[in-house]
Amino acid sequence: MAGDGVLTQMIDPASDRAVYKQIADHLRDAIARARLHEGEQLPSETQLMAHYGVARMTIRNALRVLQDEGLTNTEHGRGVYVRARPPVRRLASDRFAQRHRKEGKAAFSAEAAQIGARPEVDMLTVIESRPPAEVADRLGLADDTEVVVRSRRYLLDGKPVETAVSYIPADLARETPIAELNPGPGGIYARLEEQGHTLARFTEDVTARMPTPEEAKLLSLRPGVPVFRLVRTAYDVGGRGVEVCDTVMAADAYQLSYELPAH
Amino acid sequence: MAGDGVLTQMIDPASDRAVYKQIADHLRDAIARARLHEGEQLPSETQLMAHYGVARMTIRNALRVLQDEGLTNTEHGRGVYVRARPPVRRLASDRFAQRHRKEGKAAFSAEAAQIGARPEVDMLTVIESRPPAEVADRLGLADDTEVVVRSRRYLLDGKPVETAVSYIPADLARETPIAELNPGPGGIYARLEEQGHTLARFTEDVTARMPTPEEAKLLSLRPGVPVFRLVRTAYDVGGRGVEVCDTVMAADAYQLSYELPAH
DNA sequence: TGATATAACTTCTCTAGACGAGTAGATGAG
DNA sequence: CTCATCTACTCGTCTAGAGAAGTTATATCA
Repeated sequence: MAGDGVLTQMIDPASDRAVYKQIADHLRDAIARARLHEGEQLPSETQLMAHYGVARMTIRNALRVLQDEGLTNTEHGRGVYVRARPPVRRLASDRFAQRHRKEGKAAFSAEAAQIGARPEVDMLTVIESRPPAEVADRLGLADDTEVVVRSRRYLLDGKPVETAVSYIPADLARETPIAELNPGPGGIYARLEEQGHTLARFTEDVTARMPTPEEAKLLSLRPGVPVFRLVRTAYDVGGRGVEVCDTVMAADAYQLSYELPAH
Repeated sequence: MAGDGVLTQMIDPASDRAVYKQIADHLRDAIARARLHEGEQLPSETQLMAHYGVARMTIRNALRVLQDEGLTNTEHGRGVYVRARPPVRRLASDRFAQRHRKEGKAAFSAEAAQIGARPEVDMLTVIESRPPAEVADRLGLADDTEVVVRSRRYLLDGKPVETAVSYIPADLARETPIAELNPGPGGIYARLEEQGHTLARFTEDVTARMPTPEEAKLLSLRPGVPVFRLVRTAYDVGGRGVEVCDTVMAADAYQLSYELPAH
């Protein structure tokens, strides 16, 4: 039977640790020691009930603990499996360097080309509205100044990997390709530079949290996987904030890498 | 009764969305719309059972959903409360700049002073051993080269905020203050620079995931809070990796900020 | 052979209880 | 008044079921 070999330990009734926690400990340990390896099926609820001599809910509580820790995938009708870590995409801090844009590619498609994946953009909308306070702050705008809002979802080989919402002051974007669905080669940064807003620097603010249900759906997230929220602000050579980009991505699929000078 | 005003909606029995999910939706919505504000107590399980006319486990399943999303705190014997966001500590990318060290302060105590909190270090151990493969890689060492391993936990005003493990090649650290429990003013970076290893740059690799049970304990993490893992490598002016520092911190209490030149 | 039905599995949702354990306010004894 | 106890309220753990829903392999039928 699947994963049968891991059913070796028993509950310690003398322990004051809850039974379901003890069972979770056993299974976690089996995963850590690779007695249950990546992708392998755990014993079924029925098997675990029989082995430990407990009720179904106790087993399900134990399995939920592992699920919440991001260690397992549960597939309805199939079983519970040790989660395989997805391939990690490494986001380098130079990914918005000018040289990439000069090749006529936006950052995302340049990156996709590098790893040989098919890039795709999805659910693209462009509207004009007032910015959230947080965004107005970063752009140095009054709350009631209009901005162009570009929302989209990025996919690699058909799988969603990232959602992004860009905010550009309307006086820079209105009636330019930036307010069009397709902003042209090199993306909106290339357009901003053509308009004389040569980019000087970016700031990136990184936070992490559990996803909202909408985010989980949009990014096909499995339970127990947090998201990165990355808010990037672009400044031109005059020191003016010209874009804020708010992106959300599955934290298990990304590593963010930064270079820092020691001054 | 606590939070009674939010019990307005009922279950839609025609919907094929699970009852516990509908209840979770109601409560999540109440939190989002601030009908339940930060710190406020949710209706008790008993009240929710009576209102929705369902069994206790159904209510508990709904509450678990919110818990997993990091929206609520459950306090045994007291009730379930809307989670208040902790004050966010902002980690700037220049926090290891030389000027801070020159004042004789390590990065952590400098930062604590800035926000007026009492810094503390805890569970400090120094041993010599072989580095994990990942660390050896970053330091450009063979797997069997010894390193000095400094582990510790940082606290602010008595509350744990971060764990850190530093790895320094033994030939740089052995029989120096770096291998002592107290490395002296300015921390180990100051000592490395005194030995001629002037620091030139750092790299930081950021990932996020759910904590292990040990991490949750060490950092007093509440359920539904992910952790940042930040692996910093320090390079001297000769381009040699002189330290790898592996830190783990509660993601809800941190914002990592980076400055990127546009090249 | 190839499609279909079935059986045997899996997890998911939900019920209806029982007792344990932590908290906090009321009560009563000293 | 102070302190201890009681009581009523929280959530935590666990039992023992039931039927639904999804998956998969096998057996059966055309």
